[in-house]
Amino acid sequence: MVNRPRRSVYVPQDIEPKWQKVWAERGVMKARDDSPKPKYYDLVMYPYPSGDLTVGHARNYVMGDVLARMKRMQGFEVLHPFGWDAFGLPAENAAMKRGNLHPESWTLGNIAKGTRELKMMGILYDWDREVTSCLPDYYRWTQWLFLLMLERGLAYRAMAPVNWCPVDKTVLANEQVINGRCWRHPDVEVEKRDLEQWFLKITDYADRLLDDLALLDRWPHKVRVMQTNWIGRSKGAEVDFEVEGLGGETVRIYTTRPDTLFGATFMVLAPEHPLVERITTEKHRERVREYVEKARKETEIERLSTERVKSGVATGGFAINPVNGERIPIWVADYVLMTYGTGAIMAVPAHDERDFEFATTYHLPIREVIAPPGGEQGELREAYTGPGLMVNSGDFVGLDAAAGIEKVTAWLEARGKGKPAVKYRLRDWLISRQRYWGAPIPVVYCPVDGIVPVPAEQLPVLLPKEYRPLPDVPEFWRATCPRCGGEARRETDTMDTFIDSSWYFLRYASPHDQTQAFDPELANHWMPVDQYTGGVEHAILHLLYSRFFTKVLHDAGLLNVSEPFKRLFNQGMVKRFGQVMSKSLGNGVSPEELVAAQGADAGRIYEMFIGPPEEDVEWSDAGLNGVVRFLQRVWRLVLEPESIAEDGSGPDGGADVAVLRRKVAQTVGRVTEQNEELRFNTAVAALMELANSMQDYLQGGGSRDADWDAAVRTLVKLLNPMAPHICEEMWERLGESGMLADASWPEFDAAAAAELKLVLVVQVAGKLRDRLSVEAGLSEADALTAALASEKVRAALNGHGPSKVIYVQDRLINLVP
RNA sequence: GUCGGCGUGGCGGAAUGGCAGACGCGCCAGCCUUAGGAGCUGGUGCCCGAAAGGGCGUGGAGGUUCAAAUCCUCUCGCCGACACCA
Repeated sequence: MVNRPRRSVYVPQDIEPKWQKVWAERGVMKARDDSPKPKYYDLVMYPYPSGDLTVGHARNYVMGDVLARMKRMQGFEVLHPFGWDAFGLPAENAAMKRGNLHPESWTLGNIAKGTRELKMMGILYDWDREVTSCLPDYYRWTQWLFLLMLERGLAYRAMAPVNWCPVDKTVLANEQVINGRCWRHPDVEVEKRDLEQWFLKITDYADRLLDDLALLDRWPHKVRVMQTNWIGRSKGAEVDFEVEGLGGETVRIYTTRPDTLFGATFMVLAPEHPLVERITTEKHRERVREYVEKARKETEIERLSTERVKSGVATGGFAINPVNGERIPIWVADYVLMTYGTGAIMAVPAHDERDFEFATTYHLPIREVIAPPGGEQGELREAYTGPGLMVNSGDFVGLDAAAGIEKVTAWLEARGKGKPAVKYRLRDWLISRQRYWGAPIPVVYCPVDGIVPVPAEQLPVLLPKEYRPLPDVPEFWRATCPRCGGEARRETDTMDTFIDSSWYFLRYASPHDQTQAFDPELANHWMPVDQYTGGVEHAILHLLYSRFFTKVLHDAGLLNVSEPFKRLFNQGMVKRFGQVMSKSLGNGVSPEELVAAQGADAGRIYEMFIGPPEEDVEWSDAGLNGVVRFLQRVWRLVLEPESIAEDGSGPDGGADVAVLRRKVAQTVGRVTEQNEELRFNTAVAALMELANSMQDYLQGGGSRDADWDAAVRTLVKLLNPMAPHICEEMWERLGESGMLADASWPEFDAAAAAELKLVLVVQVAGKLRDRLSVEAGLSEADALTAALASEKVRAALNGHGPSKVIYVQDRLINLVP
C-alpha cells in the first residue's frame, strides 16, 4: 500500500462564511473621513434592484472589489460604497401585476436579496454608507437639488409634444410607442399632445460638457466620441431671407455652409414652422394644410427614417436670397425639423445630399457653386459636399470654399442680413414623468402666485402611502400656497429617475447628513471618483447628466471639481448560451448557485479570468473547473508543499532559486500594474505562472528556505484581492499574525528595476549590433556603437513600467543560447 | 449612410515595434487509482518528416523599419453607436 501524505483539502464552503463574518465585524471596508492616508474613491454604478442579480452583474462588482482590496493593501483610504437606483417603472409594473403589492415593498425586498448575494460573493462595501434613492432620506435631497436648479434658472416649465395613451391616460416613452400604437394596447393609436412639462436647461452647459471631454483622458475613447456626437455642436450662420409680400418680414434659416448661399434654389420650412400659415398662398392652402396635418400625426420614428422618399409641398410663397436678390420658392417638408436650428433651411441641392434628393423628386433647379479641385463641371449625379472653389457666386468667385464661409458670413453681417451661429443637437432634458414611483417635483401651483417652489425646510414632499396615480389622490395634491397661504394644487408629476442617479455619488460622502444633500467639505475630500465602473449603456444619459449636475454644483460653490469621474471603465457583459444572462431568459447563474457549487473565490477568479474585462464573455462551467484546480494547487503549494514535491520530478534546473526570485519579482510588477489597469485576466494568468514556477521549483528539488517562504507569502498577498477568503485562511494557517486585510501590498524594488532596465538595453542593442555587423558589414565595435546610438534602442526604454521591462528582459535573456 | 471598435490555434485569449500563440479550456499519451467527469507527468499552431530538421503562419494586398499581430495606405468581414441635425 502506498503511504501518501494526507492532504487537507480546500473546501471553500467551510471557510468563506467565516471570513465574511470576520470582515463585517471588523469593518474592514469602512472609509474614514479623517484618515491621514491618501483617499481612493472606487465606485461601481449603483444598480436598479430588479431582483435579477446574476453572476453577470456580479462580475462588475468583483472588479470594483478587487481594486478596492488592492488599493487598501497599498495604503489608500478606500471609499467603496454601494446603493440602489430604486425608483422606476419595473416596480410599478410588478405592483400592477400583483394586485396588492406596493412598489416599495417589491423594491426593498429585492434590495435585501441583492445585498445578501453580494456579501456571499465576498464583495466588501462600506454598507454604513448605503444609499437608496426611493427613501425619503434620499429623495428629500433630490427635491432640494431640483429647487437649486430652479433657483439658478436651470429648471423651467414649457409646452412639449408628448406621446399620450388615451386608455392609460399617461405619457409614454418613445420606446413604448410601436408603429404609432400603445405597447400595451396594440389597437389604440397614440396621440400627440402638447403638455406643460418640466425641463432642465442642460443646453446652457453644452459648450462646457463638450469642451471638458478633453480633460477626461482616462475615459474610453468610444464614450467621449458618443458624447461629442450627442452634444453635436455645429458652427455656421443664421441668414435672414425676406418673404415676398409680407411687408419686409423675414424667415431666418440656419446653415453650416454660407459659402453655398448662391446655390440656394429653394427654401424649406418644417411643417410646424410658425410662418407656414402666413406664407402659404390661397391656391396652395388646402394641400399645405393636409400635409402639415399628416406630418403631425406621424411618429418620430417614421418621420426620421432615412429610408423613405422625401416628401413636401410648395407654399406658393417666395423668399428673396439676400446675396443676389433672387426669388426662390418656399416649400414645406418634413425632412426639416422644427427642433433643430431655426426650423427653416435654404436648400442647396448641388451641395447637400438631402436637398439634392428633394430637388430631384420635385424637379427643382440645381445650381453648382462649388467646383471640385481639378474636376470638370458638368451634370451633377449627386450632391458634391467636398472642398473646392466658389463658382457662380458673384464677387466671391474663385475663393476657396472654406474661406468663403467666413467671407460670406462677414458680408451678411455687415449688411444686417445674417450672423455667425452655433447650434447643438443636444436638447433640454425633459424630467417630468406621470408616474407614482419617483421623487415628486416639489412645486405647487397657486392661482395667485403661480408656480411656487416648496420651501426647502418643508421637504421632503412625501409620496402618499397608498399606491395610486398621484392625480387621483386629493390628499396629496391639495396644498396651501407657501407664499400666500391660499389653496393651491401640488405638482403630481414625479422626476425622471436619472435625476436620482445624477448625484448619488456625492451622497456617499456624507450619507447620514440630515441638514444638506452632501457635506461640501467631505464631498471635496472624496471627489472626484478615482475609478468608475459600469455598463456602456450609460455612455450618454447617466454620464452626461452626472457631469451636468457636477458642473451646476461647482458653479453654485458647493463642489471644487467640475468633472465627477476621473477614470471610467465599461465592462463587458456575461453571456450564456449566446445571450446576456438574465433570470427571465432562464440562462442566469445566481451568485447563490455559484457559491454553493464552487465557492466565491473560484467564482471571483473565474469572472476575472474569463476574458478581457471590457469584452462580452461566454460563461462556461468547464472554464470554472480550471480555476478551481488552480486554487487547489495554490492551497497545496502554500500549506503542503511536501505533497507537491513528491508528485514528480520537475524539469532540469527547476530548482534554480534565481529563477524563482525573478519570477516572484516579475509577478509583483505584473499583477500590480495589470490590476491597476483593470486587466484582471492577465493578472490571473501571471499568478498562475507564478504557481507553475513554484511547482517546478519544488519538483526540481528546491529547498523550502527563506526564498521559498518569500515566494509563498508574495503569492498569497497578490492573490488576496481576487480570492480573499482562501488567502485569509492560508495566511492564518501560515501562522501570520494579523489579518491579511492589514498586510501591505508587495513592493516593487525600484533599484532592481533600474538594473533590469540596463540589461534590456544590452539585450536590444546586442540584437541590433548582430544584425548590423552581418547585414551592413560593420565591425563589431562600430555596430555596437551604432546600435547604442540608435533612436529605436533609446526609445525602447522610455516610459515603460517596471513589470514590462522585466517581462521583455525575461524574454530576451532566453534568446541567448 | 456617418462615426467608433475589432479580425491571432479546436475554443477563451497572451504578446513596451524585438522568440507569435503566455495563461486557461479542450484534446492525445502515460502514471496512479476498485472506480472516476478526481489527482499527477508529458505532449498539443499548420504542413512535410520515423526523427533530426525544414517550410508556412496573426482576414487580404501593398508600404515604413535592422525588426510589424502591433505603425501607414487600400480592401474584405464582423460588432457597436448615431442616423434627414441643414
